[in-house]
Amino acid sequence: MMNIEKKIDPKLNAEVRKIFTLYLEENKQRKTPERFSILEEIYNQIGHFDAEDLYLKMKRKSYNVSRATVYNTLELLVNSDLITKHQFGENHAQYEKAYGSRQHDHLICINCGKVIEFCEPRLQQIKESMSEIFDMEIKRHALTLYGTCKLGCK
Amino acid sequence: MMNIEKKIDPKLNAEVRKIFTLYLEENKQRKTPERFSILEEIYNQIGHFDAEDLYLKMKRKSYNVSRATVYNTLELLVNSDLITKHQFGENHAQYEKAYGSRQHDHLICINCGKVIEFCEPRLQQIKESMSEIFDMEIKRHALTLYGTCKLGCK
DNA sequence: CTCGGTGCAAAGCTTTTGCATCCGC
DNA sequence: GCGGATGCAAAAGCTTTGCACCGAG
Repeated sequence: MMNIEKKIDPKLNAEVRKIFTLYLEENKQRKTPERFSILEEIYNQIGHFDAEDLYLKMKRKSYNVSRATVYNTLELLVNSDLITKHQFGENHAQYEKAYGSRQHDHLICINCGKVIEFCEPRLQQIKESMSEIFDMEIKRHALTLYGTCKLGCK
Repeated sequence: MMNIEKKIDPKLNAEVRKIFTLYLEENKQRKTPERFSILEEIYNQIGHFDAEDLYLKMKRKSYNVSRATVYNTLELLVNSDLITKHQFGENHAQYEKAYGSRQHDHLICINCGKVIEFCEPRLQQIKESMSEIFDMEIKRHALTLYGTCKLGCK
């Protein structure tokens, strides 16, 4: 079985660590070791994950963090724009790294669950139009397309 | 307090009833009175709602349906394209009528929770591009913009 | 008459909370 | 040392399931 873990990238790790540190300081939050282990764990894996995935992975590596801390830290990371949170129509949230990857959206296969990421510059224009029409400042968006692989996908 | 219930529209009711009937027949499902009362209840109200809203509303009107039936019927209605299901970043699903309203997307205020609906023809082009690029048949999409009312909203 | 649908309550799952302890500042 | 953060387990909230009964076909 293929190893889907990315090699640890020390430069990226240092960068996100710095961003998180600044965020915590600006928001008068403590820089606990648990928070940084969670951040590191996230940035050394690829793809989407959920809170339970992450909790179990930390447990397996004997990090001894609790679910409460995982959820708390995920929220901090969302607020510091280091990860994004998705609700792809399931009852539980999925997350993914946000730093160092381009803004993108998702195309999901209804049959096999495959998630494809794509970039779509035209969305920017749509956001600008809506901002103007409704006099709102658009902070972010989520576009998900649902479809089926034409040649089957199982 | 303003009455937000729409007047019952017999023509619309008859149309959706017919669509649902056809769907049930095609899928060899029984045409139970509970399923039709739920459909009617949904089409005689406006705006977004969740399963619990609907369950309580039915109870209040002494329809004597169970949560299980509400959830079961909501799924059938989603599959028959009579309602759409949304996960606006919360942990519980919201639904809305789909028949007789134009395809639209949502703009949500992060502060006050206000939901604005908008139509955006340019999305169609995006869907066509992605369909071509990834060789997938796009069945549906969900676009949600998150922002803040520029003049405040409380 | 059959067997799928229903009501009810209990179970399941993700997420949140309460509380005693711990540790960053 | 103070007060926020943590771990643990219990609770909460939405949704699904098990089971006996009912009723659509």
